[in-house]
Amino acid sequence: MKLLVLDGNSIINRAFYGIKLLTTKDGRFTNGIYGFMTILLRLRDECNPDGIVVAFDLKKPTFRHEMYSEYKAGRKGMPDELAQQMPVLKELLKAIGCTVLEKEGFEADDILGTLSHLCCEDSGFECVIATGDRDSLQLVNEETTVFLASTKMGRPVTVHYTPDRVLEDYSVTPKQLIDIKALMGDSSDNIPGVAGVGQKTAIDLISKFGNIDYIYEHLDELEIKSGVREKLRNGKDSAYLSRTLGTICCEVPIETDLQSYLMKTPDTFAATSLLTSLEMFSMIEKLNLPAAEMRFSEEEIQEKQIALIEEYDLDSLLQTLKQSGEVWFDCEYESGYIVELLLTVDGETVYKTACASLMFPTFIKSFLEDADVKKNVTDSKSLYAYAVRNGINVCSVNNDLMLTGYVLNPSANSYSVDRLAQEYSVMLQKSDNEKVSAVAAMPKLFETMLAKIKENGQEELLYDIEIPLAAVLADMEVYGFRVDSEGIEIFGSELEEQINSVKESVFDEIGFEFNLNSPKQLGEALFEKMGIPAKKKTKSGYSTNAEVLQSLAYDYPVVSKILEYRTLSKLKSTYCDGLLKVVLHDGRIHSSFNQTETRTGRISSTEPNLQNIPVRSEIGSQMRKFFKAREGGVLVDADYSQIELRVLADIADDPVMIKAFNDGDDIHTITASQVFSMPAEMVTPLMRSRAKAVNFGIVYGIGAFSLSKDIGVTVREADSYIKGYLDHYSGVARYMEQVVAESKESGYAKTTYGRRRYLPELSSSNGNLRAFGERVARNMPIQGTAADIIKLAMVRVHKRLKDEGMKARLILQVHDELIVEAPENEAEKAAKILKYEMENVAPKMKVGLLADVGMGTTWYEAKR
DNA sequence: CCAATCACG
DNA sequence: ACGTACGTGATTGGT
Repeated sequence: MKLLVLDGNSIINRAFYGIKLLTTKDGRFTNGIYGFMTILLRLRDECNPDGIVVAFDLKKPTFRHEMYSEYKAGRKGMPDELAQQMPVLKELLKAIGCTVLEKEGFEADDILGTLSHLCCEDSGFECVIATGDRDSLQLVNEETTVFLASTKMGRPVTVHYTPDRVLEDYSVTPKQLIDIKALMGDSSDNIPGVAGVGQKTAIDLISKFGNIDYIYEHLDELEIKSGVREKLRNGKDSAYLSRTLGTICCEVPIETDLQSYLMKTPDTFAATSLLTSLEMFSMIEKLNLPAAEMRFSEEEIQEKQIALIEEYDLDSLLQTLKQSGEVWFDCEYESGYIVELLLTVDGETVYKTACASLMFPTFIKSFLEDADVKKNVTDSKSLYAYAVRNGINVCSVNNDLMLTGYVLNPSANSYSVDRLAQEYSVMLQKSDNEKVSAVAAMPKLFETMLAKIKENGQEELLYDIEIPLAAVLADMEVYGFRVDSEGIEIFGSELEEQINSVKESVFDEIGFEFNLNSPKQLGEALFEKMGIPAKKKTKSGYSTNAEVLQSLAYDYPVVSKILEYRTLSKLKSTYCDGLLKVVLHDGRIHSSFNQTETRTGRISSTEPNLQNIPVRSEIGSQMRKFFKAREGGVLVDADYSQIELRVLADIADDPVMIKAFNDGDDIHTITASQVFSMPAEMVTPLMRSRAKAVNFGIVYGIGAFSLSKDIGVTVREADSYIKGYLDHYSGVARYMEQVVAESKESGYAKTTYGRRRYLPELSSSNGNLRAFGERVARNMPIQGTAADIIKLAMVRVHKRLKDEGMKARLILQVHDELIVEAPENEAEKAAKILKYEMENVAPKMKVGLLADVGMGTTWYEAKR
């Protein structure tokens, strides 16, 4: 029999500090529990125990202990975020059949010791101790292994300590570790040891003489340096006290019948409910707990049975759909076909077809095109993309589950049916096929989630913005963006030549070769071998980022070359090589636009990311010359001017800023004139650029330090800029305070269109984290409202182009910029439509929106 | 698989 | 005393 015994406090501490703060939607912290369970699962798989015991500290506040715990608290008190997780973890552990042990007046250590002791006495048991505390190594013996978690080079490692391994690492037996500590002490445990004796001396003495009793009995006879002998003599009492303090107590009064520590039958109901409320859905699977329906009572489960129909008459099914008027379904796509289709009209009967679009192309088409059947799907963008590719005109898409989930909470990491079902407590019926259960649950799930949407006042956001946008994005993905592959290839080889020559001259000057792409090797070369003074460090060495290198470039010309190398190789690898890899046979790049990725409401672009094509540098912007309109076509590019600041002026209701925009003033110049208290005519370019940085800073939530770094002035000066700014833009000043207060109150930040982002950070007791939450609370309404606005504009533009029967198509969005590809003869009209729809999409705003439109055959030309 | 870096708004 | 601006994605090296 094997017992796995964990030091609960030690492990949850490691977990807590090792994982970024995770919370549930309503703001309960869960990262300690999550990390603990991950470690527990790994340990369980590794040693396959018959019983798991988790020990926790529970010290009686005696006088001695009070001093002790204060000392520890001063060192690193348990923050509230962790403390509140402890009782939940204990409950969870009990629910899955582990034994939780805690005893007043004893530390977890002592319980580990006692259990290990009991295992030694009972020949039928062995013991594995898991902890992050080296102290426990004294418990290692033939029956007891200690799994010691530690961090090596920033990565978590677990070392398995057997007596041999202890001997190897410390040259002594486990028991002798106690005496070593008695001599050297341990500041973190408040163990004094012998003054002046460190680890080296202590190990030396104990490995030679065995223990402190022997040393003190023969102190004068032993071969010890006289200095050390004196120190030992003076520290005798302290040594013995330290040994007592450092010895783990193995006689904690706990149940001695080891059989009672074997795995109990898990309370699956309690465990799944707990994990569900913690939103740890993956953990339910990892723990092999029966599926989610266990959370519901027997009657509830028995109530309905899903009828699975795999063979049916297509015409009568079509009739059924028509009669019902509404259907919920999910498709699986593979290389352009629907390979599986599952649908239901009532949540009770599921129709399932394999190879759906291959076997029944006409059925699929007429089903999707039937306007009388309202369609509720999991992911409408995929459906639209499939339909567009196959010449199907999908009608009556009523709802989209992923988007509904995203609108309810944009911070979730999955919007799959089962996650949503768990999150919104909708029962999944048992069935052989998980997808069948998922589809059967869709009607009820939609009902639950849509009630929330309504409650939150998010109908407009969902129905007028996100759902229609999915169709637009699908079109954009399918349509793609034409690129000049040959041009990119030539540009790439030119870059390659330059890269090689820059690289050579760098190596020439440094005097040896290394991998110039490796920040680690570069840091060593610059700051160690060449002796350049390092400015900043990262976790794993010297920082070599552009900011640091730029500051060194003047004194060390070779550094400029390295910067040049970085610029060129980034262009080559990410943009030339990267883009060429994703050009399809049609000579176009088909990026994916993710609609449920960002926490602010923006869309993101992947494979490739077309939202970060270079533009700021001269050399980088060349890249945009390879993004072209098709033959006989033009690119029409429209970008919002200062949309985020306009949104800020509007939601902050700041009269000065509103007036500046509505008068058509240059906002950065006006800001400069405000901050520097002078007429706009006297603002110099330097002042304007500083004011611009302040404007950006305000949108991001600002700090004087970062602003000073950004524009290269003292922190004092930066601070006075901010003060001046807020003095003159009083509406903005008010908004910045108010929005934080409101978000704290409600638990979320929101946009004008009702998009929410929950911010549990705001109630954190960690100052840094809370400050982050506050910056997000200030920024999200601005960035998010701007995102909502351009999304709505996209829907309008798309509709206009379609309604007017034009061939022009939206092909790309870059946060405040829209690109349309149009036949030459439609270009002017497309430009007008873009400008009109973008500028008139938010008539309620107190600040007008302005869109600048450009045209050209390449992206480079169109955006100028 | 993560950290560092750098591209964009 | 400490850390220090919002939101993304791709590439590379290194463990």
